[in-house]
Amino acid sequence: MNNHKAKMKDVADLAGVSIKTVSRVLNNEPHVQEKLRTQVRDAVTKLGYVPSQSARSLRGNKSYDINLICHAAGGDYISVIQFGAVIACQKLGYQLSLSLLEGLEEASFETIKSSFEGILRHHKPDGIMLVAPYAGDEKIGFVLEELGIPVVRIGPVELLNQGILVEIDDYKASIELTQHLVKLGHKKIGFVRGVENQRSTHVRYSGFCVAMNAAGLTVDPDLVAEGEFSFQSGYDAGLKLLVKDNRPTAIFASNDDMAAGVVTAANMQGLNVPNDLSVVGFDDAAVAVRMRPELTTIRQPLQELGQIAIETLVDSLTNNSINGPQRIVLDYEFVLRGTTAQISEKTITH
Amino acid sequence: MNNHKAKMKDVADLAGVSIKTVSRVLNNEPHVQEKLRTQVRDAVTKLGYVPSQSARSLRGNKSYDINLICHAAGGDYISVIQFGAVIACQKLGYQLSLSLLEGLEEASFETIKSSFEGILRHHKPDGIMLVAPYAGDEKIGFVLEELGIPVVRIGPVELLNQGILVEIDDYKASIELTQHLVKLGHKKIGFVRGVENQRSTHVRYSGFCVAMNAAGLTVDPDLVAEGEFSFQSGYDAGLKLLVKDNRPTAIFASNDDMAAGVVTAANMQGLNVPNDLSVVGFDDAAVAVRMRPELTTIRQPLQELGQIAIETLVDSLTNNSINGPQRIVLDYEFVLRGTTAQISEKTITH
DNA sequence: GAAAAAATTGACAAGGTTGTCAATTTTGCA
DNA sequence: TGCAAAATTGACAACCTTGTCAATTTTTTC
Repeated sequence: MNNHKAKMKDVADLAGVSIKTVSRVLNNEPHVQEKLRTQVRDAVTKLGYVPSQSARSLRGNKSYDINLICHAAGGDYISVIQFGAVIACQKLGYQLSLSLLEGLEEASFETIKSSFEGILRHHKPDGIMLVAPYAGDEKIGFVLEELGIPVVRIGPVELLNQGILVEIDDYKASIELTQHLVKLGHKKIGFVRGVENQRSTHVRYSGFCVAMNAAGLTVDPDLVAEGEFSFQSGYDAGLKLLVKDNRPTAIFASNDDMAAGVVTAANMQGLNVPNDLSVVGFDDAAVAVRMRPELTTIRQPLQELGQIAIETLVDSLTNNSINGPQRIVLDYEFVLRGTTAQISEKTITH
Repeated sequence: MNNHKAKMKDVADLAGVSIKTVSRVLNNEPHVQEKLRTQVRDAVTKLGYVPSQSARSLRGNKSYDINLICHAAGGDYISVIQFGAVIACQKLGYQLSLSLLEGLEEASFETIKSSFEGILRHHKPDGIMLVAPYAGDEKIGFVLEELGIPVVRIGPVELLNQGILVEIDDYKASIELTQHLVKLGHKKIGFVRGVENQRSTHVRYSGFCVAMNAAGLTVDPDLVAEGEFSFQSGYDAGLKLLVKDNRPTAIFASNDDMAAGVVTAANMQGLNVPNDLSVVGFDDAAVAVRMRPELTTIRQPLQELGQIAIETLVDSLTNNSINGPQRIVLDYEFVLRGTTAQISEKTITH
């Protein structure tokens, strides 16, 4: 085995063609005889040739790199998306890199812009992937458009003029979750909202309201609590809702962390879940199966979201076909576990 | 503002020197007059010049990229380390990229080697960062040594002949945790072990045993359960330990997920934590503050571990000073929360 | 004060790929 | 059959940086 790394010239010599022809074959360009194509491919295999990314980058002004923007409060949700993204990148010959950007939620356009310029200073990715809480930020969208970097965003966010959006139908899922509780006989259903400036908060809540009304039930404002997607905020909200005289018999928490908080709060109040209180969450996060009973929730196909996001982005990069906005909606899954049950007579008459 | 991106030639022209001199200034090489240095730096600033990574990579055969090897079962633990690593990379002008490698725990040398070659096919990082469960794998260490890639590993693993290791003193921390339980009056202390082929399992257990013996207590084999670092395994282990006639009054779980499982199991058995049972974990993972009461545990400075790991690795890359092995030990923190309490008379006499 | 050593500076090539353009061959069509 | 158009192929430049080496100037040493 040669110990020097094969380059295009070596492949060309072995195949008896010019390096340009090798380049053509490697990039699936037209205008090469089938016979030569085979010769080149054989030579590539024989030499174990791998193109130099540096040289490609330098020549083509591409980095073959997708950058995922992280946020301190990422947690569980992002790591699974990231997982799917890595898989897709690996498959497509791209690289997934990470950047950290904090505190841009309330930042000015200029601040955001210079933050991104700082990030992109050394390594310029071919595309950027945005997840909560940045996916929905309009200003960030504008900045990236101005910087001319293709973007894919994940989550229930506004469809901007540019870029790709991958999500599930949060609205429909919330309706399904609510209908589940209604079908179990619950009439007094509480709701725990999420962070105010995130669109999922509103989409999930409105799905809930619509489903309630459709079932002939009213949403009692007293049974709606604010939260911020954290365990602690769910715990607090649960406590607040459950000490009331007319406490709800079921609670819809806008995500799993808060649902876990609600269940814990219920337990502290001496209530049994699901006998005294049914609880549903949203996401199917790690915590959903780290509690007893396990949580009834909506499974977001996070890994798949990450994977499809990258695939779509890379595709748009390669064929540079899509310029306008594009929206992709994946299926969610209703996961029935132990935190929801038929309402008991005792609870009703209480 | 010029709309074409400034390159070295532009800086050289503006500063009135050759491009080589610009290169020297940028790379802090000697043999340049201070006056010219200043001129060059001014020109760089004025033009907003940023070196092309592609060109540097091509010429210097460096990628300015550190690759973090991920595993499906990463979870919470890794994401915080990753967080610290990104911060450090950003600071040092490096990029943190992600790769996915699964099922290499029991793989052969050849399988491991070809997996890594696949990963490194397109993008060759200047260094690799390894965390559990791969950090401790000797075969992986050998493969990377053979491939000639510098490595930094995180966790309580063997010090190999090569590379950098960053960790906390698991042994000492386990002793401290055990002493805490002993001081609270506990004598019958159970232990939940982790995955067999991970060194932390053994280090933590031996710390526990040593501390028990030092306190004049014996480790009852009946009170030692196997686990695998997951919530479910902790739950199962808890159930197994707590149904016994002579159940322990305290349990040391080798990580937080399992500790949470133990607490949940205790609750299912009608036991109150910490009144009837004290529980300690290890890591200070997200779950530690997502339960009630919150978990007494050892805080690993995960973010700092990731940060220092990168800094040390990059330093060794730059000064290519260190060839032999290097070990760095960071301080942990004992975190007293609500799952541990003085043993109650009732419990003792039980 | 002169030779030797060190410092300073720049011209040029190399690193591996792809775009441009021109040369040659094949195909299509009248 | 003959000419235009299309397909095929390769030579060469360009992408931007850094290493090598040589030319020139300054400093050191005896």
